[in-house]
Amino acid sequence: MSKEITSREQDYSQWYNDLVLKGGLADYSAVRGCMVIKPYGFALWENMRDALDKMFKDTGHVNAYFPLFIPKSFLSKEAAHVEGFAKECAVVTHYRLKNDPNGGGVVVDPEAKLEEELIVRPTSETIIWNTYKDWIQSYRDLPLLINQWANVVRWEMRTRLFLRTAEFLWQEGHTAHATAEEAVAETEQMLEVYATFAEEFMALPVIRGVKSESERFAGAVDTYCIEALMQDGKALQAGTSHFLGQNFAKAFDVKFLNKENKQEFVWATSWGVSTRLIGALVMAHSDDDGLVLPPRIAPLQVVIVPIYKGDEQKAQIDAKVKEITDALKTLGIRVKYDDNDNARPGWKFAEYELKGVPVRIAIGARDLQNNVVEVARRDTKEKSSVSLEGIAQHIQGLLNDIQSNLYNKAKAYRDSHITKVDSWEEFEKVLNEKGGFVAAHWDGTAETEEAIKDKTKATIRCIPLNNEHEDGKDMLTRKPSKQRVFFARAY
RNA sequence: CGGGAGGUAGUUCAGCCCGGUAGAAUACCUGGUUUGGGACCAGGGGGUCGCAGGUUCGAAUCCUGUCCUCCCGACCA
Repeated sequence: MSKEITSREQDYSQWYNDLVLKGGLADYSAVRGCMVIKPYGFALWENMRDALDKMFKDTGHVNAYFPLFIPKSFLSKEAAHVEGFAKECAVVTHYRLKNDPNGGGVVVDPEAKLEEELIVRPTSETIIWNTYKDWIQSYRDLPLLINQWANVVRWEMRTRLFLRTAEFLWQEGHTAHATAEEAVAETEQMLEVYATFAEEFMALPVIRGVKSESERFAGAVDTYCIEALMQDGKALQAGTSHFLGQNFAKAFDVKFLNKENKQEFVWATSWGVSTRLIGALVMAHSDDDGLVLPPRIAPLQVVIVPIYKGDEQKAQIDAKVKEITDALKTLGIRVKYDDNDNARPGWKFAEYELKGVPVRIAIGARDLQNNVVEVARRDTKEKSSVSLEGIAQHIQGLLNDIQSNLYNKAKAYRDSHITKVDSWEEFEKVLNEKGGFVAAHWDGTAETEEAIKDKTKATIRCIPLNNEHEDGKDMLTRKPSKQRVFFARAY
C-alpha cells in the first residue's frame, strides 16, 4: 500500500486528507459528511478536551448535559438565531419504522408523525435558555457558569475531515450574568482561555479579535474569535466567544430580581471550540512525511523501537527499555515500547513519523555496548546519540524544546504573513501571491465587506483586540477609516 | 445545490471504448530466512464488480434510474 503523503506543493487538499487518513486520525464513514474518529485521533481529542476542561473549571465553570433534540418552536424564538441556522438543520419528523408492505426493508411509519418536529441541535442556546428560565429567579442564582461537551449537527453542503463535518464534537459554554459588564468580562476571559490553550498546548499562535457584523454569530451582540494561519496561507477560525447581550434572555423570558427588587433580563455569553481544532493542528505543523503533533497533547510522546538479532539481544534490550520507560513514566511522559516482531525497524520509523510522535528512541546491540540510545525528534528530523545516564530528563527537556520550537516556527511563519496594504492592487497581489493576513483599512460597511469578498474571496477575519488606531482610507472605496482590519482567505 | 471525476479483493487501482471463466500490486494467513530507514523466498485464503431496473443466448463492460464518495464553486465552525 502506498503510504506516501502528497506533497504540499502538489495539492494542498490532498496533502491534508492524506495526513488525516494515513496519520490514523479519522476515516470517512458510511454517512454523508460524517467521519469516524479513530482511536488515535480520539486520544488526541481527549488530551485537548482534558486540558480545556481543566481550564474551564479553573475559571469557575461546571459541566452539565442538555438534550440532543430541540423542539422546532424553540429555535425560532430568537429571530437572528433561527435565520442563521435554519438552512443547515437536520429534522426529526417521525418516531417509528415499520416493515415495508411492498418489500423486505423497513419504511417510516406515516402514522408515527411527530406533532412538533425536533431539530437535531446545531448549537444549544435555545434548549439551554429554555432551561435557564426555570433556574434563575434572583441575583443570587447568578452567575450561572455551565459548559457542556457534546456533539452537534450542521448539515453542510460540502464537508472536509475535521474542518467541516456534518456532525462534530465540541464544547459549548453558556453563562448567565447580572450585568452586561460581567458578561463581557466573561466573553473576554473565555477568549483568552482559548488563545492560551491554542498557543501553549497546540503550539498554534492565534490572533485575538472581534468579528465584523456580517461574520457575527446568529443572535450575538459581539463575537470574539481566535484566528490561526495555516501553511497554505489561509486563515482558520479556531474558536469563538460570544457576548449575547439580553437577546436570548428576552426570547426565552429569563428575568431575575436584582438587589433593588426589580425584574431584569439576564446577560448571556456562549463560547465553543470543536474538533476543528484537530484540523488546525494538522494544517499548521505537519510536513510531507506526515503529522507533527505538539508534545503537550500528542497521544504518544515517545516511541521506543528495538533493533535486534535473536532472542538473547532482544532480552537485553527489553531489560534496558524497561528502565527507560519506568523513568519516563515517573516523569509523566506518555511512552510506548513497540517490540512488535512483525514489523521491521524501518517500517516503524516511517509509521510513527506519519503519526507525528514527537520523539523516537531506537535502541540496538550497538547502543547497549556504548550505553547510549539513538534519539530522533519529529519536528526537525534530527537524530543524535544520547547517553542512558539521565535519559529521562533529557527526553523531558527535548519534549519542551519541540513544543516551543513548533510554536516559534508557526509564529515566525504567521508573523511574516501579516502584510500591511494600502491600495487595492497591492491587496489583490498579496492575497494571490503570498497569502496570509492582510492588514488593510476598511470603511466599516457591510456593503464594502461584501464587495471585497465577491472580488477576492477574502473575508474580514477579525478586528484585532489590541489594534492601533490609525487614520486611513478604505482601499476599495477610499472612504475614511480609523483602523486596519485583518482580511484573509479562510477555511 | 451547480460543474468535474469516481464507486471492481482489507487498501490503491487495471479491466469497460470494442459484452464471452474476476485481474495486479499491496495488505492478510502458513512456514522459513531476516531485522540500524517502509525485507525476502515458497505456499495459501479473500470480490453477489455501489444498488435497482432494462437490452442480450450471455453484462463489471451497453442503456435508464438511484445512492454514495472525492475535487472545484455557492453556504458555513
